[in-house]
Amino acid sequence: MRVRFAPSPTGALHIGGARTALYNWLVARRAGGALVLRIEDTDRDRSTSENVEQILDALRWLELDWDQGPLSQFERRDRHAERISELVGAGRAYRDPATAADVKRWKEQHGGAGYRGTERDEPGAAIRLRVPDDGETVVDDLIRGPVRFPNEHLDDFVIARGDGTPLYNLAVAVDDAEMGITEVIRGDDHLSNTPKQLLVLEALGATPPRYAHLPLLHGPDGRKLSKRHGAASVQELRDSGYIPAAVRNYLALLGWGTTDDETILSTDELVARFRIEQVGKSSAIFDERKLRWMNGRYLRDVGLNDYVGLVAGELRRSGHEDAAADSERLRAACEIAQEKAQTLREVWPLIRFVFEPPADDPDAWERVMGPEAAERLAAAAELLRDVEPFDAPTLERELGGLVERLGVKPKQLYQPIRVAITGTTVSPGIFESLAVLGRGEAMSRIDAALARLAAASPGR
RNA sequence: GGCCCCGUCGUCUAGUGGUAGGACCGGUCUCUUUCAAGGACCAGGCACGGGUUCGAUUCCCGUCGGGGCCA
Repeated sequence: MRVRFAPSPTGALHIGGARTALYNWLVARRAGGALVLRIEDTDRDRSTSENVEQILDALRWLELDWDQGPLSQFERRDRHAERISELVGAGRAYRDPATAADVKRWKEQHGGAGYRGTERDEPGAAIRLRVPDDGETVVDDLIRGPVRFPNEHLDDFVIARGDGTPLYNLAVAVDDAEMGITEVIRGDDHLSNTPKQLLVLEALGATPPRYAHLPLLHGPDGRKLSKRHGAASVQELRDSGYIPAAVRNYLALLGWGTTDDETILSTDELVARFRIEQVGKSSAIFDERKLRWMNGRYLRDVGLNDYVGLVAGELRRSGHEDAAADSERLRAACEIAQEKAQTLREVWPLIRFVFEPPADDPDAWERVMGPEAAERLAAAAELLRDVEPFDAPTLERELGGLVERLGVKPKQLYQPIRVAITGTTVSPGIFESLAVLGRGEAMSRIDAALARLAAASPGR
């Protein structure tokens, strides 16, 4: 089995393309076959190396490797030209100078039937494939079953421009044949191109591959997925703080389901269970909320060492190199934040207080730091000065005792401490947070808060 | 305009000739030092109309709706 993944290099790898890549990969890996990566474009102008590099980046990030490629279709132009002249020589294709307007006029006169031209070897004449008048071309799709296209509706389509440039349907068919591709898995938007490729293959005398056309992906508004819908490309997914394993799991389940009701499936499990024939026929909507949930599940599951690595990578990407390099504190910070973040991007706001002074959040201060807060904070400060050791279990025990002695609700003591040391009302657990800061830093932040409170109400 | 594809909770899906299960989201409760996470429970769906059949979500046709390709 030889599977090919053939993206068009017109930009970043979008999510639909990523899913197609994943399905190709799963099929190849499951069968132990080869995965060929081919860059599909006959026009060099569109195929910039920058675009290709973006696609390769995305595939590497997703950890979808390939066995051969990337091969550029453009580089194979000589082969395409050769096969075109063979087809013309054999009478399977012919030169026809008809313009688009000519074809339109012809079709109007023939009641919507497929265009049939007449051979006229003039300079600049395009080359068209001869399509049979009768019968039908059947795409035996692995997902949809047989899809029938009556030949009478198919045009004698152009396979090469007047200047000899091969066109897409010709180039793809030639490449598939010459590379011995056996499975073609691609988006639904190619379904109506398939009979043309089949016709070329037949004229070439080649055995066609098996085809599977995946339903397209849409945005939450039901329209074609685009940048308007937030993260629409693999790059954006990475920048939003998603991790590859979660993305693979989510994408695999977007358009395909299993008989058992498992949702969290490792990549090995996906390989073991995936059947292209089971992929759904209807288009799916990309809903980032479920991806967020799933990403959170994966994030909570990874070991601390790996988690620290992931967070460090995210911090470097988002311009917090100093924090990323401070490995000891980063590790401690990650330990207390891991349970709370659904994406890597959400980690920094939670652990920022470990690396930087308390945030300035007037709302938080307003809500929590009343006059009673000052008394409780002062009591806490006194206690904290001598607690030994300054670790989470001890702090929990001692502060718990203080809560009882003061006769207040836990949060009436803990929230002021939280605002004092982090500046915000939302943070990781208070005992862990204190322990990570250490006695010295925690005390100086609390003292600073007390001073600020005293300044705000001089009467007391 | 021509050709083609698709239609199960809001979303992703499982499933069957005897009216539907899971996940996300939402709601309630619980846990709780904040926010999350966790646990429990609830709500919510077979697009519509005809057939075939004892019986259709399931099979067939049509309508409507969504989408794609070409022009």
